[in-house]
Amino acid sequence: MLQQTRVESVSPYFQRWMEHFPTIQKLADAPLQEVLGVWEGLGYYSRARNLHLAARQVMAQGVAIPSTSRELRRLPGVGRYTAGAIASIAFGENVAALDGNIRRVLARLFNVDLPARSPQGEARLWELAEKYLPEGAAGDYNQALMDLGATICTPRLPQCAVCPIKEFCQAFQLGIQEQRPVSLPKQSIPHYQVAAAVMQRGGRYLITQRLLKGLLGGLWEFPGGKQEPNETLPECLARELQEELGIQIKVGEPLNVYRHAYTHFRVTVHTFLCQWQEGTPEPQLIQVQDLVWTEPGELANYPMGKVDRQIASQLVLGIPARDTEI
DNA sequence: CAGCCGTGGGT
DNA sequence: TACCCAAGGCT
Repeated sequence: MLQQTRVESVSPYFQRWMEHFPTIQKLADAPLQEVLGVWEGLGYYSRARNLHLAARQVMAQGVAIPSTSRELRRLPGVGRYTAGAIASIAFGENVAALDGNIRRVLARLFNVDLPARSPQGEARLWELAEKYLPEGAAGDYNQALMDLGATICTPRLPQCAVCPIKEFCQAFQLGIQEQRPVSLPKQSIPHYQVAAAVMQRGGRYLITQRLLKGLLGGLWEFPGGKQEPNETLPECLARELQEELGIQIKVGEPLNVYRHAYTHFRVTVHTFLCQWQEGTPEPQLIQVQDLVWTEPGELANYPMGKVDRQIASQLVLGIPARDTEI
């Protein structure tokens, strides 16, 4: 949960997670749907799918959590950092754990001028993270550097005046602490116009499950997709539902518009009230994992990303129920 | 290996 | 408002 996510964000999710899945066995036995539901809102949903798989792998292999960094790394979702953190903190192994905080602390302490996220920069920082590991106290050392980075050696406005190791900090001595770590040149992110269908049929609404890989994998959504050049939003919606579900629809009145920023792009989502055309083929699983016509009161049972949860919540509050007369 | 993969809070 | 980036891993 803590991968790329702050402790303050994780904390309530962790509490709830441990109530739902108090043992590895319970997690391994749970359906993916429930796992994603408890994870909903935390983002990077492959972490939930991988943790679920890891629990099943542990139960299949002998019921015990691996206790060495080498064995931990064989679990899906556990890379060099996570394996090092667990092995050093929980099992006392003398191994490094380079996270965003330690990366920043070491880049300043040793004035690393290679971009921290470049392959060369990563290699240098891992080397530094291993070089001063105190035998028998690697866990405390790793945690101390993480906490220093989280509280004092912050990305902006680091509190160098109260830093316990400022006399050893090369960047501070040179007065360039805010220019370390060096970051890679940023790339501009695209902005897409997206259309999503609120398909109404006899008091129920159509939601579809995304394929298990990729963005929001395994989560449910109101079907639709990105607008293409020289295409209106209603045309986009009709095309997308034909492609994904093989259905012909009537696009009705526009509903709400939502804006959202993902890691690598932004979207403006335009929702439309839609109808399935009587007498035409039923929805099929063409480019979706699954589909269901659900009542508004049951939407909460289907894990969704933020935008689709907002759309669903709006439905629960109520939109005009006039499907049978159109 | 460079590009993907969410969301929230801080500035 | 817009941008940064966080207890990274996978393909």
